[in-house]
Amino acid sequence: MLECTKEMAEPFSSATEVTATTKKKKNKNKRRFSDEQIKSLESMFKSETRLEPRMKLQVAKELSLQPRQVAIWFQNKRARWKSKQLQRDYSILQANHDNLAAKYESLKKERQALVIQLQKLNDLIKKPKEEGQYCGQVTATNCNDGDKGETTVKSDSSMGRWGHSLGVLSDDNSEIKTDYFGLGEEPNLMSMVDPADDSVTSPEDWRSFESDGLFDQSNCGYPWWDIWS
DNA sequence: TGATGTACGTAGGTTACCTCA
DNA sequence: AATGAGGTAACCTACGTACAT
Repeated sequence: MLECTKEMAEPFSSATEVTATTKKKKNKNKRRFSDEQIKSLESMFKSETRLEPRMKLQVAKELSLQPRQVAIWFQNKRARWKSKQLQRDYSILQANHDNLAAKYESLKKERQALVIQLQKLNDLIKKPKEEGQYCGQVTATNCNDGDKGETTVKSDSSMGRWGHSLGVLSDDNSEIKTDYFGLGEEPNLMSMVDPADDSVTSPEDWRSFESDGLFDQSNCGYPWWDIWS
């Protein structure tokens, strides 16, 4: 099967003459295996990372090597392979980490923008009351229509998706409003916002989330901020 | 049946040599 | 020509396993 020429065996023949009892310091004629030998060994390693004793003898014979040389080559090969595998794994983990870090920064900025928008809305809600009216920048369509009582918060362009989400608040939603705004208290959108700490979104807490399902909206079919629509 | 000794294989680390920029 | 870095064959050590006694 494997043809091993004298030329192949020659470069290391002097090395193989070194007996097991010879100290390595005296092994000054160490030679690398030939390309053909390496090729054969690599091929075998690909299919089997460990050699059975019988196979080892056969390979050694075919490649004109000592069985011990074959065994040592496989030992070293396994060690090198494991080392490279660790490097590959590390690279993958590094890439995943960078990806998650980028997502985190993106979400952080998005959250900050939302907090600002909520602050603006909160101010707009408070302002009319202070001025003794409900119609203003935050207009209530039908604000004079107590029966229907459909309160609409008009959104300006800066409101983004919140403008959409805050579209209609009917009086029938008083229960919902109570839940979110507190019993009988005036609406305070900021109460919906977590304290301005990053305890939940800090990297240390990432481990507790499945990143892929972090914002999975498949359950309800619409974004969480659309709870009022 | 459990304890002990021996042989063998492996992983992990190290040494010594070779090659090349 | 000298040299330092990297690759690699060979070795060492510790440990685990199988087997015989």
